[in-house]
Amino acid sequence: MDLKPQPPPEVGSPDETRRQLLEAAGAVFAAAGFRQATVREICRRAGANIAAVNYHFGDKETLYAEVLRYSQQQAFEKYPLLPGIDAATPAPVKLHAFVRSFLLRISDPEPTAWFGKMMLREMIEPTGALEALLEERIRPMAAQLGGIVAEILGRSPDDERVRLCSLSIVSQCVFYHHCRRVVAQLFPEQTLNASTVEPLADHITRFSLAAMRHLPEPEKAKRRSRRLSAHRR
Amino acid sequence: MDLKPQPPPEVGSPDETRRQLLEAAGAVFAAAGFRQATVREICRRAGANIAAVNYHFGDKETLYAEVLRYSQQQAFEKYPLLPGIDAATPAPVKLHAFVRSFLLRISDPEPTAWFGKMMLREMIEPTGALEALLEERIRPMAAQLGGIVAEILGRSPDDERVRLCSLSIVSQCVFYHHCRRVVAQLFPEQTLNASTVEPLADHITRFSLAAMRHLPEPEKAKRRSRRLSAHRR
DNA sequence: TGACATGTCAAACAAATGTTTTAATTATCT
DNA sequence: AGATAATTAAAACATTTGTTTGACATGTCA
Repeated sequence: MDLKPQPPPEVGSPDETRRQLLEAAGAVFAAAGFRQATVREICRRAGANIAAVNYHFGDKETLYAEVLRYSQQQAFEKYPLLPGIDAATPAPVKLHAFVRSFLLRISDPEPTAWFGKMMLREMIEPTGALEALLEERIRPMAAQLGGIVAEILGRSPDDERVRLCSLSIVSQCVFYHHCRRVVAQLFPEQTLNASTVEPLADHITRFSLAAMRHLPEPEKAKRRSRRLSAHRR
Repeated sequence: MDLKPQPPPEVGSPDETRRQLLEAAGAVFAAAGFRQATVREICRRAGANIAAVNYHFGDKETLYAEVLRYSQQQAFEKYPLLPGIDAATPAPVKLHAFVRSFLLRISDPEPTAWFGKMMLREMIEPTGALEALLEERIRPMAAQLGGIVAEILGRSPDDERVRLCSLSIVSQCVFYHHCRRVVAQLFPEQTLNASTVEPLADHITRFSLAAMRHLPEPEKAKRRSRRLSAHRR
């Protein structure tokens, strides 16, 4: 008897069922979320027995964590943060590439879009699998965007306005994903899909560039109050 | 015997349990969503028997629909679309009031914020109760904002750029709500709460005003392609 | 071939949950 | 007070769902 009972046989065995479970689970978790997804449905789609999940992954939660990691790798492999961009590229072009890649990543058909959908679920119903991925993927992403914005604003990446502008940019990207249903009913033309990705990326980039280039200096609270506020109670 | 058995006694009876259920359900549905919320938990919080929901509302789904409507009324009663603003007010001030009221509406403590939380859930797991509210509340809201944006851009409210800019503005507002957890971990200072509402409203308004005032004319696809894109495959 | 680990399967278990039922209780009206 | 309707309460029902169990099959290696 060998001494590594934990990791399922590394090369020898088929491992086919395990892979099928991972794929099926990706689709089901992305579509239904952790709690509403059922082990039975996952096994059915994988053509496996109901006991397969517990045998291969221990429990539903472990399977979920592995699917999240797997789908994240897939998504960023297909759509890197800055595809085909080098350091010398002008910041506005970098920004456009960032926004475009972001939109493609979350609007792609099935396997690639799993990560975006699971992230969206995690925002509302965190399972604990989020924290690790945040530091591993989202923090570097924020740093990347922060660098671009800092270059455009001519300020330090630590500057608060750099953070605020970065968030304003990301917010426009995730919006078409998070609020897809509302946009689809109110303004069907602006729904995010394969044929609207490019114009939407263009708009978001232009809008944000114009904003950052002409953003007024932050004013003192009192003056701001007089200029923008009508009635502040 | 009178002829209206349907509506529970209009004035006579206590009606206290029903109200308690509505309040408790608001908290539970907002926190857990429709499916994960349990009738038992709602009844427990309301100090009522497990059969109370079915007796007073028929079933869980009807209770949910009533809670959604109730919370929506509460939220917009406390924070109207444009509080204390008349038609003659300059558009930038209107915009600031709109953004500020929006942020307050979704960041308010418990009873008022229920609607925002339930809306967020509806985006991901629609129960069918959303459509009605969309036409009733969200469509007029979009029209209101569209009017302000059209005024700033000097264009028709039907213009596509008016729609896109409106969405860019709303997206920044909902972002701090939808992605609260991520923002809290990455940039704790920018988390939406009572003390950050005002500076966030100021930033979003300034950012969007600068963008709209200096938005370049949309370019032909070819020229745009040359100016912003690096590698388009 | 025979022993052993690995994987699969059908069935069952245990817990959670929306709903129903039936009886008891309370309020309302004559 | 007494009759009638409205409300509450406890228990049970039916379904769903994650997990476990024990039998069976399959492959590997001596």
